[in-house]
Amino acid sequence: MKRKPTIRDVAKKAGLSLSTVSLVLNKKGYVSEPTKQKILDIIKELDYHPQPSARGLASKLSGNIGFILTNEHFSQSEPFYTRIFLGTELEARKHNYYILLTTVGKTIKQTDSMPRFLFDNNVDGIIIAGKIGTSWIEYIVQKNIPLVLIDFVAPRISSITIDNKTGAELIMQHFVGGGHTKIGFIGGDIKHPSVEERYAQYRDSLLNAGILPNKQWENIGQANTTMVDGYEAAKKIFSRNENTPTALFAANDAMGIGCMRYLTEKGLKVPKDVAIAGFDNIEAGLHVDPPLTTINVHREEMGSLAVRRMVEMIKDKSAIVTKTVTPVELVVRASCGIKPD
Amino acid sequence: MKRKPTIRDVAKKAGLSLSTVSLVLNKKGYVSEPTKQKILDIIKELDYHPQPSARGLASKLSGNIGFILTNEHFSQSEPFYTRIFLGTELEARKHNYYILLTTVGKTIKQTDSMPRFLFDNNVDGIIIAGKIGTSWIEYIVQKNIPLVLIDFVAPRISSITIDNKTGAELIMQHFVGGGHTKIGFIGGDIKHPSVEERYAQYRDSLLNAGILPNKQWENIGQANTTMVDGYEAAKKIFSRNENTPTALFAANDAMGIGCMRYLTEKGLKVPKDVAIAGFDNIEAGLHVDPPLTTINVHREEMGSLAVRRMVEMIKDKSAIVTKTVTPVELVVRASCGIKPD
DNA sequence: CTGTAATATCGAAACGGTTCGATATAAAAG
DNA sequence: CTTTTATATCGAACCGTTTCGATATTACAG
Repeated sequence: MKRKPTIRDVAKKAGLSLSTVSLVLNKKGYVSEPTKQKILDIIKELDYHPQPSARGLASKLSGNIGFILTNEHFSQSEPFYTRIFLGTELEARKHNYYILLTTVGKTIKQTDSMPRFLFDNNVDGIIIAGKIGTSWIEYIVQKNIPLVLIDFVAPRISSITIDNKTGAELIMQHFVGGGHTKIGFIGGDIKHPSVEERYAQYRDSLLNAGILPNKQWENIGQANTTMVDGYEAAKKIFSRNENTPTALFAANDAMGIGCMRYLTEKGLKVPKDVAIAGFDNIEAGLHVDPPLTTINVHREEMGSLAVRRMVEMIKDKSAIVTKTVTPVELVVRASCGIKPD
Repeated sequence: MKRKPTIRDVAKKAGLSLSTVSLVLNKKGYVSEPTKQKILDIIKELDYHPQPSARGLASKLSGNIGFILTNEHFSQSEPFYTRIFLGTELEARKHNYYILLTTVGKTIKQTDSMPRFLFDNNVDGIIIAGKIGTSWIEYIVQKNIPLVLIDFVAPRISSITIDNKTGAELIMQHFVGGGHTKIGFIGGDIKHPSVEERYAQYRDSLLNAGILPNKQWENIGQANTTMVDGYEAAKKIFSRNENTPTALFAANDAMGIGCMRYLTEKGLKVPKDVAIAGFDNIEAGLHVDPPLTTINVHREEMGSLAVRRMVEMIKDKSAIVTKTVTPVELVVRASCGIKPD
């Protein structure tokens, strides 16, 4: 059985030195066009692939990017964050990086087993998706590892976020344009920046439409944002009040679906009695009855943007902090009973 | 800023040679107890962590395990397979391995970008979860990379599977014990070994109970096993027949929930008019109304078993092929309207 | 005692790349 | 025509481990 070809085999076959081959491999320094082509041909012919560990040892880079998700997010918001992960993975392939996906608790605890790549020095950068305790962020920053956040922000850290303001505005315009004035908000964890922004815009839009917000129709107390939380929130709003809203803006689709479930059980018709809109455009929203009006979020793209940014930061350690906001679109479906303008 | 300590630093501080430290690190060869303890102490004191790439280069092992999912499984059956992944990740940490998660198309296509670890030689073994084209399996076997399958089987390949036979039997006993004789089966992709086994046992159990299977109540045509497929399957069975079943055994929870959705829409009551049971015990089954009776599958454990097996195979290349079957339990909830015996 | 086996430690050679400084040639500038 | 600068290639050191064979010591059987 033949052993794997090494860079030496390539160099020998090309009648050139190791260093020249290495330069071609890394697109560095000066190599004449014909030489480069010759080397490339031989690489293909021998089916040569540089060995990551040898590379890592010599270059002091691992070729890995760590991807951290909290336990909660991993289990609760699977459809949302796994999509983001998928985006990072695909993009990472293009740049010849590997993604090391791992989950952690919300905050650092000595007792937990930490992602090993943190002290193994086995990642060149870390991407964190979703809300996470600042202890983690501080820990990583202090270790001097490049960091990019997705759907979360922190001072002086590059991030990829969603244009929540526009998204919430689109939903509210849709509701108001459809004649609704009694609009409630189902929030969940208001301390999550994304939820916070959606909520802020909800109130802004109400005021802009000349409508006074009604605290009774807002639910921003829950700690989480799952379907069950949505169910419970709708229950609170509809069981405690005489005067109930005719439209509900849920901070994400999971909660929107939860609301719908509660209302249907209670015998109310969606959208006839109550219109519902969500946020995120997860698959499940398509399969409920009626299908859920929502805001499309470019999850894969967020992942790939994060990787691109990360690759830049790895190459240029002094790279500036950037805050990238990704666009959203209104997706009108039957759950609001309103035709698009 | 201090640079990371190396094995040399440890050796120097201990007044010993590199090799001795290395032996301790790898629990190999002979090292006296006091020496070992001394080295261990110094390692802790210096917070020394061996560098994976140096290790990989010298040992010709990468310290990585590849985890492959097909695109379809990744997006369709998230809650099921991400749990398995989680199990592998946690177990891998214990054994000092990293998991490289990646997705691929069902069959190998030259045009697709392949998981890079395959030709980079950057994994010591590969775990595949779910049904996948044999082209992938052949490719990996021919590359001589240790392979473990989860929830799928192939000749001469170690696998971790579910005790589908017992699971299906439990469901059927539950139905029959509750007085049902008109029991339908919602299958989806019958070519998936797990679905096939559940279906086979469904028929067996019927016969054992002296009931003649009714082809009209079986749906095993669909290509997939999503909620939508369940919905469509129920529709076929209930719209085409006069004589309809009083109980439905869905090959997984997603389809079971889909069935429930259809029946509810049609105005039938679950479990009063039709009892429904699923398989897998996914989260969502808890949150539908009524909650879904199902079979619990130990997903995390399947993942960790696969990793343990893989680690053994990596250490002992001549390890035997093993087929591990994991147990299941009946989880009785309201969707069948039957009290547990 | 002597010879062999088990235990303990070490030195040095890999492992397969990257990178820095040196050297050689060609092109551009003074 | 010399001097500088850009281009092209190379040799050798180095990255941080593992591992093999050598050596030294101790234990034990004959």
